[in-house]
Amino acid sequence: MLDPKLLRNDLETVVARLARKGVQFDVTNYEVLERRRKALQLETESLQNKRKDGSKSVGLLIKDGKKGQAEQLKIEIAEIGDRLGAIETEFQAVQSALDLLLMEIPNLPDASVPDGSDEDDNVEVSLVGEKPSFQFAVRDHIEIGELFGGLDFDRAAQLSGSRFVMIHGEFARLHRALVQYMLDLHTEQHGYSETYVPLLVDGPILEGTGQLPKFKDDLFRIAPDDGAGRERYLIPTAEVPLSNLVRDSIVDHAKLPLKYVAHTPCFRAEAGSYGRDVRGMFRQHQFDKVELVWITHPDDSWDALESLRRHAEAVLSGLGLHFRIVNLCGGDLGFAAAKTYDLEVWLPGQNQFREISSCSNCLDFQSRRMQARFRNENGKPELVHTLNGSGVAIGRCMIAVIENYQNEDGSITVPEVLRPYIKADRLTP
RNA sequence: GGAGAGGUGGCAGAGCGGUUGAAUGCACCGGUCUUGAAAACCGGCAUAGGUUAAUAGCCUAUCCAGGGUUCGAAUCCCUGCCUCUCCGCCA
Repeated sequence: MLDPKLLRNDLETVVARLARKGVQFDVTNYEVLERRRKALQLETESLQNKRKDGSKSVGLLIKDGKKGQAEQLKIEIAEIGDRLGAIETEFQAVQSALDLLLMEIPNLPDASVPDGSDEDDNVEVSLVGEKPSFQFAVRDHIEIGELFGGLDFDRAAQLSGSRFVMIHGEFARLHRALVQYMLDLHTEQHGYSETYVPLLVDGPILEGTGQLPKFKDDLFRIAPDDGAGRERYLIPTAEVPLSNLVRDSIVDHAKLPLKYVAHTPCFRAEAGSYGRDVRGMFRQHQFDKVELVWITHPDDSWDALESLRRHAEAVLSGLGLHFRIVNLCGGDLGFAAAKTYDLEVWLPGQNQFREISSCSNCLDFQSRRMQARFRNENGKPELVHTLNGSGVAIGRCMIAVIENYQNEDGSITVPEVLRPYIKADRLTP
């Protein structure tokens, strides 16, 4: 959530910066609501003040034995109460309309974010490694999966519908090895604390990180079958439970930054992605991911973003994969992000770079929603900054390994760093 | 699943219808003392919103959340959520 004061004091700037994200802000609607809010709040508070003073006087009159005067005053205050009731109802309605409006405004892009409307306008900031060359016709992960009997989309579809997969044998082992490799890397080399988190969370938790109220359609909602139990949501990313670790709390500044890593399945309804990447396991309703989250002092979040990005890069570099880093343009930026680097890995089967990690600085956008604060040097609570990044998506990483390390006979050379986990240097169909 | 207890400031813990935003202790900040530190003593110390140039003043709200009773609610009533203890069941 943006600082409401920023909208009141500098609406023009907000509008201009939102435009860079491709968002047309409805100024008139906002101004009408804000004006009514102000008027109603002033009146509400002044009536409350009168009632409060009056009630105190009643107490004093009774103490002095002036019963008659007290009764008279009671009647007057009751009238104030009636008026107050009506106005308060209206005030609350306006306030919640304003709150909803505010909750649906995305974060403002940082000045270093390039202009642009979609992914074609993203700016490449670096390129790592080299495009592998093959002396034979490359197979994509689906074909290789068939050779191994490792990826069963048909069976998964029978159980759960499209965009699910069952992974078998060597492939399942590779999948697990990737998880372990990444968790070990981040905990042992990068200083993250490993965390196990709930996969089902309440609505307000998703409001904290920004998936709700605006992106309800992208989530899977779940409730006990008796219809009475409370509904929860499957997490679309571990960012949700990890960032919310600090919600409604005040962290000592000496403890910052907090760095968490978690491996979880992620669940996405992917509304609006119909027709995209329908084949293969690139875009699934359920996929695993190792997620990195930072909670920082506001002064440190930009440095943290660079570190976070390097940690995600290290995963791919360690695997010897070819990838590039792009600075997302305004129009491609997510709801909560002020700036995002995407890591795009080279997929020989698709002959293109595809997103495998997304690292974002959300500044105080999420922490304001979560009321996540730290006690600053002067002893005053202040909002923390939050960052999150994939380190990295397991399914997509598995595709990258399979396709980049394929051999002509269909076998897969196991990257050096995975050998301790797989206990083999080659997987053969 | 059954029975009971409870949710108050950064923490611990009083208060149980009236100038209570809330005693007290701890923690924290400033000062006195000291060569320095500790101890002791003195003082300060909630958050959010509004108004405002103001992180000055003033106003409002907040004692788990939401309703209700009342002139007035941390205190009384109802509902929900959560925590703890005991029993049962269980990976």
